[in-house]
Amino acid sequence: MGKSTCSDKNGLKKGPWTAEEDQILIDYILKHGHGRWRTLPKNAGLKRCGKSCRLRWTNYLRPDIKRGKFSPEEDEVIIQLHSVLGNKWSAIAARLPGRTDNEVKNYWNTNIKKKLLRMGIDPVTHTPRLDLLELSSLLSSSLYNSAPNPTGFTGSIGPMFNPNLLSIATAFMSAQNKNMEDSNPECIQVQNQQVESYQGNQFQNPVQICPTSSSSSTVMSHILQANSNYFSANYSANTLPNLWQLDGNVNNYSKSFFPMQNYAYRHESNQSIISSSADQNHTCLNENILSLNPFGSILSTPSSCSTPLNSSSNTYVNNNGAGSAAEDIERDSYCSNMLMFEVPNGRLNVNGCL
DNA sequence: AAGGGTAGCAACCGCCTGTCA
DNA sequence: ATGACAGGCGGTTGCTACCCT
Repeated sequence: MGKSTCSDKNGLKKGPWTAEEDQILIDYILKHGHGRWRTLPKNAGLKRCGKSCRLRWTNYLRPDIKRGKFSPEEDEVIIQLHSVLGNKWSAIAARLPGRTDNEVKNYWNTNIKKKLLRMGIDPVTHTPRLDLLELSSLLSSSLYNSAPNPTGFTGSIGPMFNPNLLSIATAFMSAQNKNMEDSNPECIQVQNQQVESYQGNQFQNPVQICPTSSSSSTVMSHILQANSNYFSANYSANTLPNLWQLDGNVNNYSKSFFPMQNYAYRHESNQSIISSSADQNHTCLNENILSLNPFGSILSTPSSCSTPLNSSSNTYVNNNGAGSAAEDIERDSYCSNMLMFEVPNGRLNVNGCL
């Protein structure tokens, strides 16, 4: 509307407020009340624009501002409200006495968002990370697409796969990512990694992925074979597992798979469960994937994952109980752009072979 | 000890909406 | 109906303290 902004005002101070300016503003507002922000700085003798004064007051100087760390209870409220309201920070802050929208927003961006990502939850949709889940789905669908998927790829229950497959896929993705960084498309370099073959009732006889010369297709072959063994050893058509259930152990988040429609997750510190309904509009991705060539830029990037986490890229394949849950979560947390890859040596057939 | 990287957060920016003359 | 203004909102920027090598 052509309205003048703070930036238009020459001669007005910007940047951090001094204690002196704060005091002037406080004194003025206590005496005259707030409002009429445009004329306030002039009347108060401040070389600031009204907007800056208002923000300083509402976000910092207001006497009812609560300072200090957010409590676990506040965390929960924020997460829960965000799942319903989205980025309506003022609405969320209104439910948190003493907290400002700016503070809630900052806290979300710097803490909760990262925490959810580490837990494998999309912080925008509050659903499981589609990138990782769908990679796993893809892997398993490549394995079993010779027979109809009893649950349907787009159904409420996910495809059948080895509980470790997600981790394996993540490791593969990481290796692939590293490979790309090394500008060597033909050779995947997986350092110190193992894919355990599944035989009988347990993982055993680790299969060493060739650290320097193995092609990505070879890695995929190991992964898919491990999954195939696992599946055939554990499940028949009548005993299909429901992988979309939370097993109740907070340490198993990275190994469990959440229902896409309703799910629960726990606050890291106090174990209380927060439930939420998933956003329905994210199932569309599955339909797109089904029509695409496996592994060919199929993993659309969720809007929520615009930047990669600073993962250590210290990948792993199967820890099978070893290592901490935090490590699991950390290693499972990759952004979808890291999951875009190609299989350079061909495409998977029904058996997962190349 | 120094320098580079990173996280946290205050402050800014531009856009939008509501109100009023 | 229209335009100006006030205030609110969400996204982004930039500073600073802290951490790591």
